Amino acid sequence: MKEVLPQFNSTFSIDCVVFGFDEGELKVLLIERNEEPFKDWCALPGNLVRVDESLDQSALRILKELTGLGDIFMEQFYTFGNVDRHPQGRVISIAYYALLRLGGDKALKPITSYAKKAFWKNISDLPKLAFDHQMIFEKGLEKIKRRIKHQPIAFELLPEKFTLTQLQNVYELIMGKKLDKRNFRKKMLSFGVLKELDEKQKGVSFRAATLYKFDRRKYAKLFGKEISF
Amino acid sequence: MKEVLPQFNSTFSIDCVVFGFDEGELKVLLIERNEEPFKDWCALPGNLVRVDESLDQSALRILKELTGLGDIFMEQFYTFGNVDRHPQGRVISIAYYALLRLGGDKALKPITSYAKKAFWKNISDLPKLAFDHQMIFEKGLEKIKRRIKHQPIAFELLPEKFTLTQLQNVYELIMGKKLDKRNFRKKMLSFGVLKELDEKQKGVSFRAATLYKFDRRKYAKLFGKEISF
DNA sequence: ATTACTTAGTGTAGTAAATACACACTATAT
DNA sequence: ATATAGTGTGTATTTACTACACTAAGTAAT
Repeated sequence: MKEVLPQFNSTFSIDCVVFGFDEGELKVLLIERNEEPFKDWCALPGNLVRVDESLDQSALRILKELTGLGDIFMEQFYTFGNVDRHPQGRVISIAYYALLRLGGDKALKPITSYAKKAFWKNISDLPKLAFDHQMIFEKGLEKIKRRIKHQPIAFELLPEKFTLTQLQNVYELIMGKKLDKRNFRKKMLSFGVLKELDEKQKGVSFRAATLYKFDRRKYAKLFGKEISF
Repeated sequence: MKEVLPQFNSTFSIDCVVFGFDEGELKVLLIERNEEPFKDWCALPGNLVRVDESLDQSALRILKELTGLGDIFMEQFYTFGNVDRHPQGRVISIAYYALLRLGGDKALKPITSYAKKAFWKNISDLPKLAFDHQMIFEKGLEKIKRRIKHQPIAFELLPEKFTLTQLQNVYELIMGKKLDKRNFRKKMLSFGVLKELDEKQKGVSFRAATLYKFDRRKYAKLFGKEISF
């Protein structure tokens, strides 16, 4: 980078709407801020983008710092750029959503200075959020609602092996409505992207359900054909 | 704005993929650059965002400067932020697509310094573009392909009064495939968002077609129900 | 007036997909 | 053995999708 463009006193940040599914609930990852502005407020995890990293890299880094996890499914969904969205200057925010397999409680480690702690919160029970993060959250939720209808993102929230009931649960939570069990199974299996395993659910006090896994290979073969819920 | 955040030698720009429909062809608006870098190259219209304008405002301004038109349908669709996408520094680009009613040749007026001229180009016959604009264009086209299936954006490309054949044409061009005339009409009319006018096409040397217009009022009433092509 | 030409406008039958709906089975816990 | 809680299955009905070909209306040329 030889020359530098005129300075506009501007910079940009990434904010992440991180969804997790656990105990039958859809949750979102929040932090409690340790810095002005909005010190002590809850917020979506986010940070400034470094000059030497791409947006995608930056989003991954931010999540890594906060959860210790890599290999997370993330996708950019909108950029928020109202002039007054940040009280200290012109900061636009590129928003990502992420889907996380929760299971066996992976420790959250907010070792970063700007966050006191990180925690999961049920999406139907959110506190007031800093900046315009309420809006960012809503737009993120809307996005995965649309996305889940046509692309197999629900699997990203589940462990590798899951039951059809768990899968249906995820769909119902994201879509915000009940689905018919028989129709759901029929349709889901008809896509041919699930592999039935020779294995049953364990540790339940009732009839154990068959486990399935998502078959990426078969999904890739679908090509243009659309999955559609 | 009191304080200013740490400087990262970064700034941001808007780039627009502007679609127009004319003489049965789908076109995109390009400029010929008059500035380094990429002087004399073709590019998508775009510019830096001013510190006192929102992203949406900025996109509208850029188009206004170039076409003299306001009241244009625009939507942000992706933000491009690879580190090396701009040879002179870290510039991320927030991309918008826009849909324009062409008709009665509205003059393009590239009165801005950075563009020598602006012109329409058929989307199947694009020259090499500056920066990563080829990628931006492709992603924009992909976006409207998806969007047209569920939302009534095709009307934005047509004059207020249009024939069903013209409408079908737009769908075919964007979707990139032929549609059956009878099925198209049946389905389109079944949504109930078109108003048949007491008026016929004029100036054609064959049987004149009935004109229709899009009825926003009826569309608003559809609410959750999805239009789907 | 006749004709040739070009696009507008229409219907149906067959197929596939979506929906609505209820009960028996199985594993565990007591 | 029995109560419990969730698993797993089939069919009939309705609705949407697809494929397909001719007549009607207006214009232009002779």
